Amino acid sequence: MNLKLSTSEENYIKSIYHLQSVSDIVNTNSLAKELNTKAASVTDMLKKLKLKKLIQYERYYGFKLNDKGTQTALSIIRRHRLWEYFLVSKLGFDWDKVHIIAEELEHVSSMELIKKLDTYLGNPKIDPHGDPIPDVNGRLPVIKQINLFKLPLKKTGIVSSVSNQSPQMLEMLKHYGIRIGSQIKINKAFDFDRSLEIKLSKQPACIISEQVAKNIFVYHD
Amino acid sequence: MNLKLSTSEENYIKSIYHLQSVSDIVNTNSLAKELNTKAASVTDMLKKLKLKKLIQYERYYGFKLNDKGTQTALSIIRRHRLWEYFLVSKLGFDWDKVHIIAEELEHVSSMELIKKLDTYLGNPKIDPHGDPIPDVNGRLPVIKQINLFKLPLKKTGIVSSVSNQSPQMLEMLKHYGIRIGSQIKINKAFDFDRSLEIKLSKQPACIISEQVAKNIFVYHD
DNA sequence: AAATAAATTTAGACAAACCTAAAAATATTT
DNA sequence: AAATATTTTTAGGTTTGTCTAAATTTATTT
Repeated sequence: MNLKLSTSEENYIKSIYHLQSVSDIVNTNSLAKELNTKAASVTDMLKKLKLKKLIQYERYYGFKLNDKGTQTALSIIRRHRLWEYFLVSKLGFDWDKVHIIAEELEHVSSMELIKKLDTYLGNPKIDPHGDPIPDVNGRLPVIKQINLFKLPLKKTGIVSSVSNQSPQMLEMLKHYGIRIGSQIKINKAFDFDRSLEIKLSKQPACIISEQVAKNIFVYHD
Repeated sequence: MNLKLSTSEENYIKSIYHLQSVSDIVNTNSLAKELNTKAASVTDMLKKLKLKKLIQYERYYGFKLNDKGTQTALSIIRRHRLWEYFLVSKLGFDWDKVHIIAEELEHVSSMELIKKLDTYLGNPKIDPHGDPIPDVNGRLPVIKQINLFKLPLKKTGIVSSVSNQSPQMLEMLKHYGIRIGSQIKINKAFDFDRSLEIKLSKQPACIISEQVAKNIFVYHD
């Protein structure tokens, strides 16, 4: 049996993993929707993935990734997120433009490539969307991520993710110079409208609204 | 009709281009051999490539790339060589290990990606094997630069570039007194370990290993 | 518990890219 | 110019991943 997975098989594994971590309902239809395909195609693939011992699957009953499948998913996610990090930090892409390209790059299969890429990037723990990057052994770093409001005054945090990724929001963040990885500090919190005066390194202080602030997450020690 | 080419179609185009530039004999069998496939499969693909207006093809008569096909080939080669350059200069791969990985990366289709990669690498003109990198418009820079191994015995060359720029490599080159612009000559090539006895002006002859030699490129007339 | 609805699977087809074996066209010998 | 060899193409089949339409199973109503 073929050890190397096809692009399609990898995409199924990744989607099952994603659905499992987002919602409890993982069934043929939801997977079909996630992958923009039809339920019948999903069933076909489920049979194959079972044969390759990547999922538990009993017809009409349901399915889920087993240990091997989960490890496979994490390895694909690792590749995806490292490439996203590369595209943003080295090539200067905006973080909302990199997903589609990383979807292609993630299927390039060389182990050595990913190892060297990881080293080159400085073993990053978080991708440009603020999502954790699994390590070589498939372990997800535990990141103590908190809402910007919970960051104590005058304590430095590092922007880790933004929950609203609408173009409007991204435009606003760009304007303020806020991006994943930015060092951020709260100078003052105004009770009146819950706005915050913040300070980013190498930038003058500025004020952001509650609206904006509540979508920003940071991690700190 | 589908504008985007499949990986397989791209590989055929690339191979036809390669055979055309290396030998005059480009026929079904030689292409089959080049691609590790069978003549019947080649015929199938030739029909498709003709349909997509990438080649001239008349059954039993022969085939060759037309303008569109040639431009396509050059764009694939551009991607391939830029990735090779990246793998060597940024990730620290040895130049003889990058081909297989670049074969995969070259099929990632984003224009923006290649544009930014090119800028990031400083618009290199030559890949780590000493082959020219086509520009955005598919033009090949004319460069009389060759690997030190390809310099005929007793002929003088001028060091033009070094593909491995690690501190270790640079230390070694410094030790030998090799720098960009140095006049260099090969006195003798040892088959046993592929090491070279070289002579630099105003210095005694010395022996360098294959490891070192394969990273050195020279101009000569 | 029967009827209806929803989800899932099977059956059978299709396109892409490959294959083998046989046929057709072209080249080379004799 | 016949006979033989080589090259190329066709015919028909396989695998992967997809599809539609129909059948089956499970879930929900009435």
